Amino acid sequence: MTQEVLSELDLTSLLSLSFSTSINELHDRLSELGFGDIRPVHGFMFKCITPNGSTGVELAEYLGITKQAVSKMVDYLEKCGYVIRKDHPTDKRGKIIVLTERGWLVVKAKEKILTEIEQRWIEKIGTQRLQMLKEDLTILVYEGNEDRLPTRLRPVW
Amino acid sequence: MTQEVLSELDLTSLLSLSFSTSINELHDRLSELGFGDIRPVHGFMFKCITPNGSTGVELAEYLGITKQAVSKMVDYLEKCGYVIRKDHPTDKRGKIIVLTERGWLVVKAKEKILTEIEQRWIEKIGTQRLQMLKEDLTILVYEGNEDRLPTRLRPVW
DNA sequence: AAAAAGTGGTCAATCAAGTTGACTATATTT
DNA sequence: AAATATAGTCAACTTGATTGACCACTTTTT
Repeated sequence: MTQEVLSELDLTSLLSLSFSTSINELHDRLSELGFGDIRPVHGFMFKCITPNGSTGVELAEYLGITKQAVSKMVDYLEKCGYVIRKDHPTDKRGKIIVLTERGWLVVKAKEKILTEIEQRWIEKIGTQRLQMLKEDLTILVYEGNEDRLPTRLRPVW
Repeated sequence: MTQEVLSELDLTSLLSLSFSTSINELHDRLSELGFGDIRPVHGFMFKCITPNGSTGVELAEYLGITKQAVSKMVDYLEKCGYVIRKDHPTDKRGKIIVLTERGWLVVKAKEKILTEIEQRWIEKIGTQRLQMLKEDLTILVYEGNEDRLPTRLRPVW
């Protein structure tokens, strides 16, 4: 696929390809660091867990999946050593899911890699253009979801 | 989720959200037109099928999935009336998958809706900024995949 | 020309990640 | 105190992918 082909793409396809380009690079590099058992959805989960932990229901709402699915994902992440369930301080029914030390390692690694990717993009298109890109995407996401917040505004792919 | 929250997001999350914003709107509107049985992946499939049809192996390569998975998807789309399998003109092992009349209807509808979405975005950020956005994304996709084309450059989400 | 290796497509079994429904324990409302 | 709602888990099922086996046909090798 050449640049000519790419430039004929509609914006939606371009967004899809640029997202997968960047998420693929992120997870390739996490794999090299020994975090090969982390999948993209876990990144969004960690976003909701940090910095103070999160309940299962909150995660389900944030990710747009059922609490049962969250429960399975937490089983997996707990088995892999990234999170643990703690008793909720005030609600005896609830648990709060918090990062372990290893969990924090992967979050820090993720941030570092994303910053590096963004830095490389700045080298390609310049600080100003990257700033504009981010502003414009923010506007598009905001305007495109205006009337149906918050249920439809989730990281889904 | 407010615009403030959005503006704190890293570029990767922003790309994810803007892609899902636009793909969600596309499929909501296709549903309203009676094409509720079409899912996002089918759009990328149609891209490869048009205009001259495509073999299963080509589709599998393009989409980055196995030929068995393609075969099942084609079963589904054939059942729904969007495509048909024809004998390959020169290779008696092969089939070519082509769009039916209904298949063309959905492709045309998709293009119309994507153009309208893009038009609305022009109203928000202007022709110039949209043009820059597309150019920049094209550069990012191209540069980000330079050394591993074509296997990693696929519409995946 | 015959034999060997490769390719396009499908069938079957399995896996992964989600779903719905049922249930327990605890909280909240009436 | 009783009724209702909520947080989390277990089990069964669905969906969309996978791997492996296979047939029919094509291409390459000998």
